Amino acid sequence: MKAASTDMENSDQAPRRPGRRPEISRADIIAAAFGLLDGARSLASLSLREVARAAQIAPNSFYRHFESTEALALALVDEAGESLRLIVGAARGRLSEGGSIIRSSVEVFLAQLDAKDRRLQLLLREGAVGSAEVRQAVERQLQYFEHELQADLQRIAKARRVPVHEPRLTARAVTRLVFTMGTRALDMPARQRRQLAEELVVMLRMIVAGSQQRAAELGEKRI
Amino acid sequence: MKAASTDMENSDQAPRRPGRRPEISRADIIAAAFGLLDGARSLASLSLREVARAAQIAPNSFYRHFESTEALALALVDEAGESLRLIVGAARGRLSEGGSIIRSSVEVFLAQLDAKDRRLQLLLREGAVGSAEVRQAVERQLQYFEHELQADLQRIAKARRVPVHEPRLTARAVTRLVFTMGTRALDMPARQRRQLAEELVVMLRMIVAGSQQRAAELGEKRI
DNA sequence: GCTATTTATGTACAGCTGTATATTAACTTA
DNA sequence: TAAGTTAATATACAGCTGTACATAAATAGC
Repeated sequence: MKAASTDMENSDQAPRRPGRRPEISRADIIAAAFGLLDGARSLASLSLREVARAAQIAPNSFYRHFESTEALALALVDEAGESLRLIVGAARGRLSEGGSIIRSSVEVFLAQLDAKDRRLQLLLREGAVGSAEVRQAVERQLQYFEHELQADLQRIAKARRVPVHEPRLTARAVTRLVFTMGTRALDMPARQRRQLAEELVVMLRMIVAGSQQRAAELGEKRI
Repeated sequence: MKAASTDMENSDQAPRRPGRRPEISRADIIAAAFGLLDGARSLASLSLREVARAAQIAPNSFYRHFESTEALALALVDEAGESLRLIVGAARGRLSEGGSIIRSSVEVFLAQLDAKDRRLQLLLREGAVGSAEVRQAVERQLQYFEHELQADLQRIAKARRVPVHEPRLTARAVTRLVFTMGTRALDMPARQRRQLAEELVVMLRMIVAGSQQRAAELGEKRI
């Protein structure tokens, strides 16, 4: 259980150690694993041998890079988080060009799904299944999304001089709804997806409207 | 693929057919399968042999009752739907004794979770994983919950002479949020669950408030 | 050159899986 | 009783699984 010192695979400054140099990297195995995850396959169903086969590795070699398939699963979830950061960035971009934060977020999210980004699909799926550790890892990634959304909501509210009730819970409700409905979208043809996107926008607007309305009711001072 | 004619196992009117009488029923196998589904195990991970072992059956005997493990999975989802009908009934009971529909629903839902009802847990999980057919079956069960909630929302709105915006989508947003947050609750100790319940109530109130507020904005006539 | 070190492979084994085939057990009807 | 019918079992096989153990290949430093 020593700390991984081979994070960068071709780093210049890496003090080359003796011994045969690796022919494959953790990243290669991760990529191979993603290739196996079609539509509705759970991480838990990935067998060590199957991944090794896909990565063109002898089964035993797998252990050089991961302690177990569980460790691989966690790495995959982390990698999948990258997809979220992409979405947040893209949504911010659209937002600055004008338009509502809700519509931007939904559109970028579903566009990423349409791009058949398996990393996003993985996050959508593994929140409910898999070991407790995997679920916690997914949870952490979702919270990142949640926090960013909360920050944006508050920034906009401040700019428009409008109150927000429980911004944390508002952001959470929006996030969770986007993710659940996104899961449903996975099974749909493009046409139904567009309809779902419209419905989702309506639902999210209700949440935001409710948040503002309750803030007004409770006499929260505008920020 | 003949229609199952052994639905009732000890029916009086059943025209006894020749042949050895069954020592085990579909229901027994379903019960055994539920016994195997602990915390975070997916239906897909159940092996035919494992179920047969739990039901004290020879592996081959399984086929007498189910065409495949997929068929068993679908039967389990249907059985799990019963748990939902229980919740709807109980929530209606509490509602008639006074109190808000939102709080009643959340409390009953989480109480059922606390009762460690594996049927409910199964529904929460299998919506995201498993074959397309299983996901569709889960979807049908969720829609039942959604429809009932929509009917209640509209009934209450009418009684209180308050408008509702897009009742179908309102009910859907509430339902999905309850289910996602319920999934999260599975991992929590009792204390955190109670907090989550409170947060969930706040979120749902925002949805309902937003629904009414937008209805007012759009000038929908009160029903 | 030699040695130590690291990576990757080859072989092997026990345990699990789904299911094909044949057989036994229990029952109704004639 | 004998025949027909249904349910359950026993045996067997090929294929998959994780991993223990031993070995080969490639590199760095001496």
